[in-house]
Amino acid sequence: METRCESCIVRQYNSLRALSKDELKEVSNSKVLKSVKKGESIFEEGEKLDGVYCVRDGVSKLSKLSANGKEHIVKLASNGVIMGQRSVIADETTHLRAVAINDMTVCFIPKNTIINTLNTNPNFAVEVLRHMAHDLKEADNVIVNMSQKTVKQRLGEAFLYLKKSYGEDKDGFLNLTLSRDEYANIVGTASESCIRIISEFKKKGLIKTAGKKIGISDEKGLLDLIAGF
Amino acid sequence: METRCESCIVRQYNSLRALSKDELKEVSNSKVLKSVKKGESIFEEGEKLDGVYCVRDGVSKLSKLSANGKEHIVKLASNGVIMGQRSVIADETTHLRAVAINDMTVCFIPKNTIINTLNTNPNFAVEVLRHMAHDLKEADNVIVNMSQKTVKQRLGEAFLYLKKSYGEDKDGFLNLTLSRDEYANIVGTASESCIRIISEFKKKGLIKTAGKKIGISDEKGLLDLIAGF
DNA sequence: AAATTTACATGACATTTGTCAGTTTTTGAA
DNA sequence: TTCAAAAACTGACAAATGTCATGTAAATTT
Repeated sequence: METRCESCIVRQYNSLRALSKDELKEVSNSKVLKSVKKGESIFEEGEKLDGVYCVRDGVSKLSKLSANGKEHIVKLASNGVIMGQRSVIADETTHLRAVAINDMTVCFIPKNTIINTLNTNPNFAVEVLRHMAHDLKEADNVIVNMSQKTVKQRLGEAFLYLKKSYGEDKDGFLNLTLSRDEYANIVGTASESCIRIISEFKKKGLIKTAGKKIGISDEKGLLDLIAGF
Repeated sequence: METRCESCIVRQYNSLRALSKDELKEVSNSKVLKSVKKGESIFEEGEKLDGVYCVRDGVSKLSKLSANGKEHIVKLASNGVIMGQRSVIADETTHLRAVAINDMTVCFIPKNTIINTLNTNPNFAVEVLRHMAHDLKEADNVIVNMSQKTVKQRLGEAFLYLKKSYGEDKDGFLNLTLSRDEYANIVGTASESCIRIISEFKKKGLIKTAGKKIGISDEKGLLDLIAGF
């Protein structure tokens, strides 16, 4: 498998694209390719990271455990997303846990490489800033959604988000298959409530299911529901 | 009034402290001091900013309007907080609206000054990154709180947060006085629910009120409530 | 000071969501 | 293939929260 960063297509999606040829070579030399099986954790909440993880393939959920033991999935990371960047930059322990949703390959890039480049290449720093600024905006949007939309609306949005981000297969089912529990942990509800709403959506012809798989049948209808009709 | 950034104490709290003497002088020369009356807006949601606002005095609420017309207060900005940074860096319109909660003085720093410094001084860029990394972590925590804590718990947290951030007067009332409606918009609930919970807290001896003013009477009790007892 | 507006407060009720208890289905290992 | 475990599902009920209606207090204007 080709593992030189210089020829890695994934890099185009993240802040590493601001690196010079030489810097990229350094990253490439210091990185370690790892494969992670579905369900395995890449790092735990509260862990001190020695570097960041660049997702090459597969999808990871970044989640946080609350006091009462419930998991909340804050975001999904796939192709090109760099995980652990926040912790490494702030020099803090992670506040999220990363677990593979399906089989993954990730590149571990040591902390020093990142920090050195940040301190010497303003372009890279600004590029990272832009990404983080975007994430921050997204986070604020999620906060408002959590506070002002119903569980139904949030779940509808989740389906559309998955379709947009990961696409659907030839039969119209979402490429990324999540468990009902994972859906519940994304929209912030109990799995029973989540399951009930899925049944209701199915009855209304908004979605279709086949085992764990979910497909969007009536995108317009879902959009109306999200808008509050 | 002293308006040189070089001698502004507020600067110590934000990323401007990473600037060199010369850079600071440039910021100082390009900035404009503005005073904002309680209730006035500093910028609106969706506006394109020509610069950032550094809060010198007073408190501003940063909020977002949802589709159904409800306001959600995402964060409060006081002493030393730089508002609009995210939008300027990402070169996007603002996603939040900033309104003065009490009389304020803010310094407007033009976009160019910020961008130039970002591109030439990696220390500054990294410092901004650290701040943004911190904000992002906070935002993630809020998301999990919104999804897993009750309105009562969130309101209790809000009171403690205000005490910690802005202190209390000699009679034990919070220095920063918010309306019931503003509290509701922070914790993400209806103002009626908010008022009801305030009454309940008062009955239980957790807090005391005097008109709009609110004071914490039993911090331990509030903490227990937040923890779920 | 009177009038008007705004914020605060409370009751009654509907809706949403969570919890518990149990059944069925699916999945994965032996 | 069979069995055990996990995930999906359903019903019944309780708790949390939102909404509407209405009244009262406080602040602001005239």
